[in-house]
Amino acid sequence: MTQIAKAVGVSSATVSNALSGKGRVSPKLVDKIRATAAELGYVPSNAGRALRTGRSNVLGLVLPDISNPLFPQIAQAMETAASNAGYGILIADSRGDVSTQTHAIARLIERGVDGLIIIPRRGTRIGSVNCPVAMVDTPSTPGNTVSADHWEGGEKIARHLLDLGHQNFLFVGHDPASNVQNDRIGGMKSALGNTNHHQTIWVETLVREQGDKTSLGLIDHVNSGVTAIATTSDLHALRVLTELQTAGIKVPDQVSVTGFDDLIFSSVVSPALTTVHMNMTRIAEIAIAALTDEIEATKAHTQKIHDKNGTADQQTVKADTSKVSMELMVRASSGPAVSPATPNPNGETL
Amino acid sequence: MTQIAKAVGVSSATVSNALSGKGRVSPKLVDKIRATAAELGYVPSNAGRALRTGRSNVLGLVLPDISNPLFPQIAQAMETAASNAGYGILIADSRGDVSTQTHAIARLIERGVDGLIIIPRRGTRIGSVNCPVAMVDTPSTPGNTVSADHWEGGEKIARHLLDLGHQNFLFVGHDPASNVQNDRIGGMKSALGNTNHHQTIWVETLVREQGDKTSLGLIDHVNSGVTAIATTSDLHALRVLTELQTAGIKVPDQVSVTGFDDLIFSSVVSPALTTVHMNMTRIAEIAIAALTDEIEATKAHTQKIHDKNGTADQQTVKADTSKVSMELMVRASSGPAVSPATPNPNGETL
DNA sequence: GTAAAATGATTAATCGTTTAACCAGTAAAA
DNA sequence: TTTTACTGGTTAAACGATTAATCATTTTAC
Repeated sequence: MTQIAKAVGVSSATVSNALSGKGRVSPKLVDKIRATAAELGYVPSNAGRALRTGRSNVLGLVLPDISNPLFPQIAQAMETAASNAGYGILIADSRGDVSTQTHAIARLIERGVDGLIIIPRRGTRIGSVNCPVAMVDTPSTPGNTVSADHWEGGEKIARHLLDLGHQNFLFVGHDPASNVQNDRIGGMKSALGNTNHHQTIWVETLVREQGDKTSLGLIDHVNSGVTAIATTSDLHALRVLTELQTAGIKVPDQVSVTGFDDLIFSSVVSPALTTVHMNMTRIAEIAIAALTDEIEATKAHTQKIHDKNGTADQQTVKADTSKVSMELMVRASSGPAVSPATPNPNGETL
Repeated sequence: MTQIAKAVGVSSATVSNALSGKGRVSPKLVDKIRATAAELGYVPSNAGRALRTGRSNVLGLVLPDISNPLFPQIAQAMETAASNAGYGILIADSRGDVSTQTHAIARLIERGVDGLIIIPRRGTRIGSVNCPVAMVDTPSTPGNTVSADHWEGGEKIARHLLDLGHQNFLFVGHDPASNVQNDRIGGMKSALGNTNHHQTIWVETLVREQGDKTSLGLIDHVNSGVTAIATTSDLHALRVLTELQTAGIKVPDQVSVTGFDDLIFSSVVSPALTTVHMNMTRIAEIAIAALTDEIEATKAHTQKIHDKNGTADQQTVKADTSKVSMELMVRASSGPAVSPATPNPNGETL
């Protein structure tokens, strides 16, 4: 910037004003400065700016479980939204461990992030941090900034199966401690009403008790009359689908299978999975907007107070819209229910 | 830091020296400074440090296709390795588009990253950038810093199938323009020798010609004697597996199916996929080490020269080890070959 | 006993940007 | 003509850390 100033013959303050458009600089001079800046290949120093303004224009993205297959979608959406708002995304992985997560957050803070986006898992408590935090979990979680309306997603998929004539359901979830999973299953149950039969199994519980390679015991359930298996994740839907297919049970002819999240593989398997799609792009935009708004506000506030200890009680950022509708993706894995009276046409008895 | 200096009654330079351990400070004073630093909750300002030292301690991770299902593994491994080396990871997504990628790289540079890790896709050319670049692609790519030994992975999986008695192979790749895919298939072919029959189909070509939902036409291949279908990705293996199962072809009884990458779902489908696992942790460690070494070297070099234009010819960073062995994961989707003489027991003729 | 060397700390400059405060002109208003 | 207001710019002080240069002391060496 000093170089530009020297080249044009003005002070560096004028260059700054010209480039930022803040002060009063004559139009001709602005053009001249812009031109020489481009000519000299000027790249603003983020460090200098960050030092002066106290803001790094970087947000931290904290994922308790980075191996989550939904992560690519999340990261992509967040990166795009942040980039559009002039922010970069610094990632932190806490591998599901709480202490590692605390550590990861601390590292991000030390790096000077202006805000945090946290995708919590289970009952993660966010320790008090002195920067704005957007939390993306599920609408029923206290402090949730924005997320997909998992409950509504559950309702949609259950109604779809009801419309197909199903009356006997099996829900497959991963982990009863997850807010998201509970909302999804809650939504499904609420759509079912009292007249339909349903049970729930949790994969993690089975795996913990019977090992990684455990069968989900789906054949018994099918033989006992279940015609629709609704899972809380495409990953489980895939497990269910292949387990059924291996057992010779036809999907969707004998049993319908549904997933959640519309993961990358959902549309390429046979039969393609009926699932619920999450508008991650919109969720990311809302989260980032809420965060940047708060950052701006904090800045203005700090200018007057100039004492950060006074604002330590802030929890998570609020957004205008806190839930984003999910979209039902009807594909080949769901079909009309076979009459419960009809015995299993395959005669498979295990 | 000034506060600490004032509190202890020394100059801020002494505080800096005490905390960094660089200058000469008496042990007692070091202890005292450390104590007051902790007491005051001192967090070093990255901006200040970055401004003075010219290094941000942040690396950029560029992924041309962030929706790649391998991304979680990559991101996690890179983040951990970088974190251990004292660096943060700023992500950039270029959504497969070349111009977007150039833009993304420029953004990272502007943010002041000290180095770049680039996972290229297809024949991506890295434009000259004035910071160290580590490229993770495949050993046969010029400029590759480190990657999995995809060729060897192909050999391993082909030998595994050969050991099971297979003689008629179908290779399923995504895209003939990918270096990684070509190496994988190249390795498989080289292990086969001349006595075994093989063909290759490319999914992207089929999708482009016949639409997204196209069948891979596997049944024809199976009927014509193929007993082993080896894919270059678990995603394709999954597609193959479910397409076969839907058609009533038993895996692995009639046909063996193998994948690549050991993606998250590979072990939970039925039958679990035989695949090749990539030691991403090690790859990340090597890449980050090569990058940080170069950063250190550049720093030392710059101190003397102090003219960055002179070092513009550097391409990508070199590592001691440029390929990391892949591990064969034998699971349930591969089994002994049925005799090619035996007609298809299912009698399925399409 | 004096020169040389090591010790432990300080000074002050520097990185690049922003911004409040100030100033010299010129134009409009009284 | 004097006062007021605006215009287009400059000055200089931050922001927080690092580090070369310097300076008293004290220790060691010959």
